[in-house]
Amino acid sequence: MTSSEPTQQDGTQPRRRDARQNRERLLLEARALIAVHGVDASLEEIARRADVGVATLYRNFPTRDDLIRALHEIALAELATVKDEIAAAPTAWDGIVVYTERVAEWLVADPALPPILKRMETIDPTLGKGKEFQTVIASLVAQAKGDGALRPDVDAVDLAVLVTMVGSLGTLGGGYSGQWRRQLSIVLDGLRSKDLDRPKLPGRPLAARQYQAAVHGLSRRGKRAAARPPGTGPATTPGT
Amino acid sequence: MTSSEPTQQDGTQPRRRDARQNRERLLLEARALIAVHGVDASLEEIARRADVGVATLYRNFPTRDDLIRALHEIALAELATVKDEIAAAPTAWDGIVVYTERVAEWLVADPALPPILKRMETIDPTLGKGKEFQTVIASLVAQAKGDGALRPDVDAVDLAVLVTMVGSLGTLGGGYSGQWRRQLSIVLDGLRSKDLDRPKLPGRPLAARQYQAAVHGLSRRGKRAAARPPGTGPATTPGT
DNA sequence: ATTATCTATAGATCTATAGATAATGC
DNA sequence: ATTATCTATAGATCTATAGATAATGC
Repeated sequence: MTSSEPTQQDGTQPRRRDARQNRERLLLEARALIAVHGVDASLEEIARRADVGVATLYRNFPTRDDLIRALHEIALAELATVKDEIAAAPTAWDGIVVYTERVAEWLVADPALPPILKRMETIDPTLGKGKEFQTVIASLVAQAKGDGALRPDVDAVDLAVLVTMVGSLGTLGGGYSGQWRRQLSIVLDGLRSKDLDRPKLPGRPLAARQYQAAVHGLSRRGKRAAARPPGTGPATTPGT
Repeated sequence: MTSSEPTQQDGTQPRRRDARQNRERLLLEARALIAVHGVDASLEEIARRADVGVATLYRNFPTRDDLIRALHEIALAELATVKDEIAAAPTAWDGIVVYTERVAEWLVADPALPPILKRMETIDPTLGKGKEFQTVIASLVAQAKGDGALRPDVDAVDLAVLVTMVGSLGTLGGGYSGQWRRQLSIVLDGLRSKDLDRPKLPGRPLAARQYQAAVHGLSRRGKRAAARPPGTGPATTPGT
């Protein structure tokens, strides 16, 4: 910090090719490690896994929160297309289905998201969590009720909570990759007006053996063989 | 480790009064800190909060996993009565309702549980996760289907997954204390045979303002004013 | 007398930065 | 010439234990 400070203009894309690659790798490994250890994951280890000195990490993300923010931004971008898909849905109910499916899928696909989103709320509460999104869903809900497709005693907020719930399945083992659709389908049936027909549940229930296997260790492995201490996150419930 | 080793016989109740109290406080603070930071929570800080030297923690729990195990045991004990309550239910469907409600309540009440349960799976996979529980639920499911109360295309495992899902709401903010019952109720409606009547949803939906408030900071405070870095855990979803 | 606690400390790991060195873009 | 990387390092915090000191139970 002597005098002039070129750095990145807005905190994105560095000018040099190798620098961009390093940044990518840092973000990638950060996501992976946060998925396991939560937002407190060691910055040093993230750098180590990205094959980069710590200082490089700090140059790209002066603060841990800057890193989180960057990850958040990337994740949100992935969600951008959903609005259009909702708009393209033939009925309001279909819009709700698309909304819940896409968002749940998004959450399940990246187990780092729950910790990241949680942290973002305290970093930047003004974010409004997609305020435009909010109004879209609200009108969708109203319309779907009018159509007699959605039960009248629920709310746009209920939908958000339910989706978050389903999305939390991503933090479980590997064998659930397909299961969340089943669970979401059941939830949707709970939301549907009771006189409407239910579609067939997608997938099939896990056999008890598969469940045991899925829940316990046999999940997908990361690309490194290093001993990764088992992580932070949701869990499974007795009675299973 | 010189020669004779009295210590605790089975790893529980120490003989001395102050020692028992210290152990209690350690377990209490461990639970609180794990709820925020996950299983990786600092042992030193747990000891500090319990107003106890680190060595005392290590005496009680030589290994981090010993601590986790102890917390798990305590939590499981709290769940013991559920089996009886299920048995006391007039119908199989009621049994299912009791099962899901009690277990979800148990999970929601203690946000440290998800990390702890997850860790337990890798510590001691032989635990079987309540194998007797499993058979109870399985027969309940069969019976409820026979009664025409439960939809035929679901499974005991589906129930377990759904309950875990609902239970994950506990890791959200403070304003959800009551909300989970609503969400569970919707899930149960999704499970009910479609020609049966739905009960009224419990509680009321959160107004958007309350939602914002609940989701963001205004949760209950711990008893210490110290800066607790915001934690590890589920999160909320855009579109809200 | 026994049981448990506390202080002190070694070694590892972490955050954060300064300063010397290397790689790209123009 | 500019931009970015790496190594080295200071100071904090963490895990784990040894050894001296204090509190209970019988």
